[in-house]
Amino acid sequence: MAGHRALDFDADELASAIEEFTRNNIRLPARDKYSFTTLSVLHTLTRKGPMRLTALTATEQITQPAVTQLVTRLEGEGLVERHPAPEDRRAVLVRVTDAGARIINGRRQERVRRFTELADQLTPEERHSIAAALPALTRMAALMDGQV
Amino acid sequence: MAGHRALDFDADELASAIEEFTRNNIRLPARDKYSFTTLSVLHTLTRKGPMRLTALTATEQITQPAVTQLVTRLEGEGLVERHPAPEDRRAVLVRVTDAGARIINGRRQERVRRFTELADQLTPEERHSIAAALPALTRMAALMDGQV
DNA sequence: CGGACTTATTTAAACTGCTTATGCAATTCC
DNA sequence: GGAATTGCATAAGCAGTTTAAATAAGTCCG
Repeated sequence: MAGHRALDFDADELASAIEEFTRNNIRLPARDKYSFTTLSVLHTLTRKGPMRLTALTATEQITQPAVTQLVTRLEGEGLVERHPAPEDRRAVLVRVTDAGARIINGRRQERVRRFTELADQLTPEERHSIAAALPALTRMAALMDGQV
Repeated sequence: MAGHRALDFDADELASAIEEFTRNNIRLPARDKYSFTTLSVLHTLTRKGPMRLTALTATEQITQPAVTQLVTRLEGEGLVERHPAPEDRRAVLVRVTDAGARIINGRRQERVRRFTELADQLTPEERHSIAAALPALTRMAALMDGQV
């Protein structure tokens, strides 16, 4: 039943905290010239390796023609490359270039810097509690991926 | 020095987990017909009460004319109202309507539902660790607000 | 094998929502 | 009381979507 759950876990508060992180995190893209979608695509390609346009359409929240056009733009900026798919001559494999990977890497470092800065403002106990929850949070985030 | 920090706190992993949450959370707006900016404005107004356009411009990551136009759209949909500011006849106070508040509320419930569902897939130990870290996470999220 | 259907991508046209530039009215500052 | 400032609106333009339709390769039978 829901009762015992509520005792040790306040989903509302977690959702609110995550929402707050999201709202603040989302402002980061706005600074550099790259949109959220652009960064998300580069991020996905960096994590998962070369992908077809169709596969990207499934992971990003945009239509397939939008992916085609986005990839065309990114290709023009030298951030991704189109390669023929060996097993299907209709298909295209999109791969991040080194320049594209550098952008994602730079952003990751920026995030780490910001989080470190925040962590410095917490008490040691708070830091420990977050550190202890980190594996669970990471697993939860991964579970969320599959959550339709 | 940074050394002792790294021992009890992996900012990189936290940043990655939060990034995952963000990437998945951001897909929620895409389902309903409201954009991220729209929802962010409604959210802010719900939390902070009636605000001036200028104040909204500061919190959201868009220009002042964009806020004017957004508010005009939202007013047309009955989600916010414009009211004269008593102390300055140039200014406008934007307030969410009940309909606007319902949208934010519905989304919060949806988030809670999703997080509860995820929490159910964790072990009791994992849930406890997150629950224990929740106050620290909430404070961290709040600190992030001020982090320029 | 060959035609019908499906799948992967592109192209084209239209629309949404942002930006910059500008205007105008109310307020503030000597 | 005029000059500068502030708060918002309007206008024009552009970026990045969307839907609709085209092309080309692969699949599936009969």
